[in-house]
Amino acid sequence: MQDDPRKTPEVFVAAVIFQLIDNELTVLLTQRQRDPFNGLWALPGGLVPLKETLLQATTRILHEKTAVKLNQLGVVEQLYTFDTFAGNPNGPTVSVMHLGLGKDIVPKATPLSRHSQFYLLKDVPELAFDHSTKIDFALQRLRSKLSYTNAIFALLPTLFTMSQLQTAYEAVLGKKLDKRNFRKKFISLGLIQQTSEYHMSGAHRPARLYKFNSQTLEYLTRSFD
Amino acid sequence: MQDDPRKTPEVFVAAVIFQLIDNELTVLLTQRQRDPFNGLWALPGGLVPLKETLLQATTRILHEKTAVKLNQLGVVEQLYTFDTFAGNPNGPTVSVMHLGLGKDIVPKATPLSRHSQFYLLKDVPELAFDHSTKIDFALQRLRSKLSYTNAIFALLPTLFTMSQLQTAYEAVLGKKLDKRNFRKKFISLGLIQQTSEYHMSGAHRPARLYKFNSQTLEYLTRSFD
DNA sequence: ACAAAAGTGTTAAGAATACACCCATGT
DNA sequence: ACATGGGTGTATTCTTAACACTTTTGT
Repeated sequence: MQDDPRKTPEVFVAAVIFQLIDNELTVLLTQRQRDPFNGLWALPGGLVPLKETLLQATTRILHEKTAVKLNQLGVVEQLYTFDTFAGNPNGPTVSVMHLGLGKDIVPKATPLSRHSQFYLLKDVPELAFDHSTKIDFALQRLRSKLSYTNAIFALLPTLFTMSQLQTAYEAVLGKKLDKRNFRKKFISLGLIQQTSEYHMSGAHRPARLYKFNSQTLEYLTRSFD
Repeated sequence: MQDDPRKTPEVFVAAVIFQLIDNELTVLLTQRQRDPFNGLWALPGGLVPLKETLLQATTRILHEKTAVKLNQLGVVEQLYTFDTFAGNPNGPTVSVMHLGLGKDIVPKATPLSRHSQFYLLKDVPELAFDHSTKIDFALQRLRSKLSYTNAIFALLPTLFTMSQLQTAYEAVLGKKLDKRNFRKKFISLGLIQQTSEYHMSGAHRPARLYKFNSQTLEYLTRSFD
């Protein structure tokens, strides 16, 4: 570490991956297997080698540490580039973070990580570096993203009920919404369409299933919320 | 360049600095003094050394190349981190770009640049790398920023008329706005206040001067445009 | 008196909010 | 028959959009 041949800071990537589990927002964490912070939980990330782009490195490292494939996510976007991890003894670093949204993701332990799993936001344990701050930052971004894009599609199944949609919004925004107004407004945005199918679940009226017109990120003209 | 001791891509910074000149939006460019693209115009930027943060490096390099001080700008924010400059023969690089807004900025030639000057957006010459794309990207960001913050303050003098304010919006958004609706709406946002002063200029009624309540970035609850 | 930009108000359409009851099903 | 979540409409307020004439000054 002395006699460092580098001329420029080391470049890291990391990712904040969200998904819904039981209508609650969760974030993907992995348990570190090396110092610094050996044994602590952290966002999946690592050093970018010379021959990869940022997105390639993020994809590879995410897979190596959590067995999650970046391209199975519905939305991936660059979040922010942070300076020096607090507490990193190896001098300055630059960390390019991405934000990802997905569903039905099952992380696994890998040779490079002890465990990987999604944690409810409210149950996130003590994290390495200042990754808690980064998760908050990502959540803020996600919240604003929901207001001017259809990004919520990435968190929902292909067919979903209005209640699921509303609950997803509530989970991300962290507040309750009015059922009638929500439906009226969301339908008027023209992002979704009815299907002829129904979801039967339990002792109550079956719920109509809807689907998004587009499974890629679209920008709204009128903003939501 | 062969036998490269680096393990991770080189980190560059660059900045897209906008200001208004004669009610038109302009961008700060500098003429390159080295290969690649020796002699072509480009956004001011350079390599980040080991001992500086991204913002420190941006500040220093901007000053070295254009004599502009980053901290004399009203708004500075990270724009995006781009992979590899197209055409850079030195292998992969990462370029962290910032967006800056200012007024009354006078760039100068320096030992590290032939010239530096603000160009009207429509007169931007052929640029090194793909810096044209980056300017477009920055302009998009600026446009959306105007809709949910008071960022326009950074482009205007401390005291300004409603016409100046509206013209500034029009210059950035690239479209005409209705005078009465603009004033009504902007005043209702509560960002500015009247002063008791007037701006006299030419053969017409003097214009009342206004000022911003805050000279730092504020986020609106209601969005503009 | 004229030219030039500053300043001002109303109406109509659309969007947001608040709010309570009936419906279809399983047990 | 009851418990459960699904589904629906109206009235009020606020916001947006369209639109034209008078005011004040300098020459």
